[in-house]
Amino acid sequence: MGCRSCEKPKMNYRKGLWSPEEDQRLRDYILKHGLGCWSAVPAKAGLQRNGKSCRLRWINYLRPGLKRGMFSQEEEDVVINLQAKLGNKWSQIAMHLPGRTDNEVKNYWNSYLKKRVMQAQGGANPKSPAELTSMSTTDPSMSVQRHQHHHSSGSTTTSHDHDTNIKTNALSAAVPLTQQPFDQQAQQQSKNFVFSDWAPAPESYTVSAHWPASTASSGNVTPSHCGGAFGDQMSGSYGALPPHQDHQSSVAAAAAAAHGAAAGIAGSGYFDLLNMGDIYGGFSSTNDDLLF
DNA sequence: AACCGCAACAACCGCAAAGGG
DNA sequence: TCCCTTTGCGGTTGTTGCGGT
Repeated sequence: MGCRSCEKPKMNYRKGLWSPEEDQRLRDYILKHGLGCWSAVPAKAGLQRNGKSCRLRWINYLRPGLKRGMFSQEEEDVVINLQAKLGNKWSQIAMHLPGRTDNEVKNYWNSYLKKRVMQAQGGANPKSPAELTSMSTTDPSMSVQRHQHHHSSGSTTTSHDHDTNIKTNALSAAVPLTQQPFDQQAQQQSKNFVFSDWAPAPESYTVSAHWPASTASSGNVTPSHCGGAFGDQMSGSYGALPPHQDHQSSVAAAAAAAHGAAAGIAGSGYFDLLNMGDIYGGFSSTNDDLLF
């Protein structure tokens, strides 16, 4: 695991929020060279950050395949159930939530779900996870009160979006996502599956418990030199962009299209993360000499 | 209009595990 | 086997924006 060839110049690392320029540098570097030794990334990408910070930024914000925006009812239920079952094993919980990072799950739990669960348990009869789940999908008051301030900063959804989500979530609670009518799915997914601003938003995204075990969690984007290809972490089925994708999806697609380095990510309207993996795998297999 | 409190999210910190020399 | 470095994870803190007063 050690990477002694990575020179580590002593420097005062920048802290705090990332600027768009820094994001761009990191994104460009990883698109060009693939994932490698994080400690070497800042110097090579021209960033005054430490490797750890770069890694976090990539995993939690820049990595393709990330969902942004509201947690769906299903996701919420998964978090509640798994938290009850596993405890605060956020990385493991995140594995069951495609496109969510452990940090996101953790934040969501700490800022919202925990209170709700405690509130529920504070009642006469502490509720089992199953009861909590059922409560979460059936109690309108619980849904309506949630997230009155949600996504106040740097986020892609608004309280209006949230209202929409509440409505669609009520529907999705009754009908499995995959069985919903196309329009309904598209509407819901176009709200919930908002990718990073540079990656296209998929329309058809397989939500299942079979997301690769090494996928959703932050840490599992294995550096190529450690035997894994980036694409291994990014599987899932994607279809054409919806005919009525929301503004954000359009922007995302446009951004991706503008981002030629993403080599075929956009343009066709299809986005297959396995192919994405091929892309990254290709980077790693051919550019290891650049990494080290 | 200014201030304050709260909520949500981003990012940092510290520790432990993993792996190479 | 030990040491050192990197990575991964979870807890915590910092920042930002909104709503209420």
